[in-house]
Amino acid sequence: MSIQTRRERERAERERLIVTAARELAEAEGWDAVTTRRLAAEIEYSQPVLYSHFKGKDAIMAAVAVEGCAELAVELRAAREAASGARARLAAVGEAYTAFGRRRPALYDAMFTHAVDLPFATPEAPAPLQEAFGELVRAVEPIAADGDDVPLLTETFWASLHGLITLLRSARLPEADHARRLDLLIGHFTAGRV
Amino acid sequence: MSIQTRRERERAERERLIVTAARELAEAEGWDAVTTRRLAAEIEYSQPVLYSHFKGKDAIMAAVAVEGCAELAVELRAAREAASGARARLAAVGEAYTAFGRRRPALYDAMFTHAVDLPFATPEAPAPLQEAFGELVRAVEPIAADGDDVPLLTETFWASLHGLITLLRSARLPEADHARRLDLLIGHFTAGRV
DNA sequence: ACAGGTTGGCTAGCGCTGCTAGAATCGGGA
DNA sequence: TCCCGATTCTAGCAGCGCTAGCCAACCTGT
Repeated sequence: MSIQTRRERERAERERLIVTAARELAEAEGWDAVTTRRLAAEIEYSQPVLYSHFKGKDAIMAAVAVEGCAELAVELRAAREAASGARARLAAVGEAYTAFGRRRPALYDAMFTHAVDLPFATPEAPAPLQEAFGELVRAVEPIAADGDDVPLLTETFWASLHGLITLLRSARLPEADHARRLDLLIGHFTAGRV
Repeated sequence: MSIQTRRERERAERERLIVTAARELAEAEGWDAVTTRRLAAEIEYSQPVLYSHFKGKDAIMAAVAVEGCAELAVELRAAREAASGARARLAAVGEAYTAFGRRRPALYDAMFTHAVDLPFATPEAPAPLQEAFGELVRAVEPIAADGDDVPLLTETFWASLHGLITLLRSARLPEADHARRLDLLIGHFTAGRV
């Protein structure tokens, strides 16, 4: 029993090591630099070890994505709690969301851009994903009109933020006016509210 | 002179052949299936021929993207002209845009998702890109408030549509409620207008 | 303390990718 | 007809994700 648990603990630690190394490498040099060989070297094990923990590279990215969602949720919550008033809160959360996407582009891509087989909009979605979405819901709920489907409205708001970030980051939207675009978006979503 | 022009014409035709083959292959089997070997086989030339026309695979994708923008512009224009009233037109254009993204996912990715070094938000952007954006501008302009920066508002609206499509297509938003989300978006962008 | 068996990591390699150097071949001009 | 230049092909490089099969280290039971 003790030996078994020690082994399981060591395995779990190494799994954390893999995810952390993948994330740090991706944030430092982009996902293109995260090859299985490079990652194996980083954790000082051979390549096949990765495959005893994860089904493949995509699964490693998915694990990084889940970690990222947990952090995003924390940052969104902090932003919401720091502001007061329905509109200011939505603006703060929108700001925090886009700031996250720009500050941690590799992490953001793993979470929301890269094709991944994480269950998203279902009850089976990993808890951190639901928490992050829940933070958005809490920010959107106060500005919903009577009869609005709040989750659906949140999804729409989220998609708008996501579009702003991805187009901005791929240089399809000029960097300069990001804040003004975000303002316009918040304005239209909070039209007629405090 | 005659020989020279014939050669240039043949070269141009082959370049069209490459772009068309790349596009068809991508639409049929996705961009992962578009390898330089496969593409070379498709056009019945050897691999290096591709590199005498384009700098690399990304440049081929960029050429496909430009072609896609021209088509998108046509479809947006048709949608706008078929509808009447500011709000209905914006809705029709939004509908057409998202329908395009869902009907031609590979094309859409080349245009707006894949990292590409096409100049976008500058005067040097290829004409088809500017036309497609121009169509969006024409749809947004009537619902702009006094003092609104119309191009900026268009960019914001575009980003929202883009976010809806990408999250939908990556299964991060459930397929079912797409139309309702689009409705919500149009509603918020046209609040208080006809 | 030692043999047996199992667990687990490593070496080596497969088939693929984008891309390119240099050989070979084809076509037009003297 | 011969030659020269442009053009196309063959062959190969380095690197990718992933895996089969060998080998060693470790725990277990005597």
